Amino acid sequence: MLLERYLESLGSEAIQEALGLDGPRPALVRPTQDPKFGDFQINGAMALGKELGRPPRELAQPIAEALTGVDAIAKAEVAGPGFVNIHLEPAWIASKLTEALRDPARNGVPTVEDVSKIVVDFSSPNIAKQMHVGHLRSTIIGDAIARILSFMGHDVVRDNHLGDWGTQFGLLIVGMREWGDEEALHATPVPELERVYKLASQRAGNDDAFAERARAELAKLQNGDEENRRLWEHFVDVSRTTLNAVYAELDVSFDTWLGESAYHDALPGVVEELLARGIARVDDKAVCVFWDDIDSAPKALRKQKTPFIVRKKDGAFLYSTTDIATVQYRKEHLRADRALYVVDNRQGLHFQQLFAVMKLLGVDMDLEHIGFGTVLGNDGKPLRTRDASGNVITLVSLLEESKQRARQRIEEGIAEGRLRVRPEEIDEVSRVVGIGAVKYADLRQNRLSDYQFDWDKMISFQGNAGPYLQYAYARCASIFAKGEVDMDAMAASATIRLDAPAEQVLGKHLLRFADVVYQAGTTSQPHLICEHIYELARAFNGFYAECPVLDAEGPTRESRLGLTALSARQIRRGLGLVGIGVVDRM
RNA sequence: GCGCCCGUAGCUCAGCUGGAUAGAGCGGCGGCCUUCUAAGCCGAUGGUCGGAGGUUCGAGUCCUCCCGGGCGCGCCA
Repeated sequence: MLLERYLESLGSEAIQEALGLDGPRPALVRPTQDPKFGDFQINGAMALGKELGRPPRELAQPIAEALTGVDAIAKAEVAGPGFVNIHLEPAWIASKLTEALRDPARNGVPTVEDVSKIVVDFSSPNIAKQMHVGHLRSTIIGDAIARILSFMGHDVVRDNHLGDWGTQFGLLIVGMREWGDEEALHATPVPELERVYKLASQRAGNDDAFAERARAELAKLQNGDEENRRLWEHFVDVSRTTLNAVYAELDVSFDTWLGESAYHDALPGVVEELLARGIARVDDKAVCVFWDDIDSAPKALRKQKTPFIVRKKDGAFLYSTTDIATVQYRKEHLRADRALYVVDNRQGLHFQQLFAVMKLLGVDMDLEHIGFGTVLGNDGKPLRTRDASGNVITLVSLLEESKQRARQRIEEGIAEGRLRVRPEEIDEVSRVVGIGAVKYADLRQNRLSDYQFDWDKMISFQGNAGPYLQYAYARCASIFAKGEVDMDAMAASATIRLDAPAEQVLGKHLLRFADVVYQAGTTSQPHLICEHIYELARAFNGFYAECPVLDAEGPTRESRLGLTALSARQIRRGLGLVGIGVVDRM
């Protein structure tokens, strides 16, 4: 259940009733910061103090009294300047947890009342280039958001908007003729394409004739030249094979792969429409939207005077043009209500402009730029794709390194008799732990902040890191294995009670899950789920240290098994919502 | 020049959109493995929230200015 929403409605009713108001007022329910103030506090009385011209404490008193009879609330008392502190009734919490335990499909998380069709546009790498650490964020943040929204019950379309149609293909076609190595293209296609691209773009920089040839080849490709088309298709093909391997490793999938090329035919129409409707005009032979021309344009855009160019003076289209066509497609063909663009913060201006244009075009869709910070190096400057020794930090090599480090730790642990991994499971556990560590290091941070890339931190196995959470899960699973108790059967019948302090702490964390999922989903902030699961794992580890499960007896044993099962499922589900897996033994 | 973002413990970061005595991890210090996995648990230490004003019952959070850093700004994506 959505706890805060429930308490908010209780509080709001209590305020209206207790104070004899004509309508409901927000109760402003917030979790308390310190357990001595109870579990939640109602701040609404202080806000009302001014409106009603009465001392907040005086208003808080009847509110607290109105709440004291409610099942969920053990005690409601006035404190400080006018807080109403709510202590939840442990028996009530326990009954809610028991309900969640009986609900393996949803873990007590309700589905949304109004379902939206939401396109999540994420990852979107350029074809013919290797993915590097910079691509990690969009890919895993977008994946996590898509997972969360789906779980909430929304109709989600995961779209990989590949960069498969830009100027780089002119360079690649010319470059392959000049320096291409058939054998290398067959054996290691993407690195070969990258090598050739680099040569070609360098050459184009100081050889105008060469650059001109590249432009001509691009034009031929875009006009349907058969040979160039075949070459391009080959580039796309080998790139997708390589990309798929990375996505498989990351357990990321897409519903559609509608790259820029998919919208090529729509681009002239986009420009025509913008011109016909007077939104864009020609300037120096290029077609641009000038914000100064448009009274209804956002103030910030008008002030900034940066035009939105949709056709270059040479007649070529840009990604701005493609993006407009893409929104139109999503609206008309996909019937989407929303689109989320999981793209680096640095493209903020582009999206601000794009969204403003779509509004001028009258496209009724909720468009959001889900920005994220830049990946920085240890020097605090944007990370270059090469490390100090000149090697490319590809995503594949990052993931490999992490898996290897995980394996090393596991082997040490086995040798020291600490870990329980069976020899035949080492590969799988290394994979789940290694990949999970990388994902967690990224996802646990607020996506908006810049990201300082640090091998040791990213592949950390201690403290607030991926393995900590997976370890807590393995402990849960291990209890059931050792006690030879079937988790699902136990979950279907156990009744949870909260007696010991550590049980109550754990129980209160478990109760918050649905709220956290909803908050993460509505604000597109996967780190909220990471934070919650971390705190849950801590609470579980505390419980684990304090409360014997298998050695307990009767209803206590059953209840503790129930708490363990619910913890296990919530950790597994929560990690699953951000794309991280678990293992039973580690 | 114009526009966006950031500055919180030695380091890396949270801080639920204005609530009470600002929280974690790492590092350092001190404890805990004859009891379900020590990748764990417990404790102590660590802060003028960049600075100065302001708004109000109440500010890390909102406003103004200043200092310091990052990013984006006409034909790349």
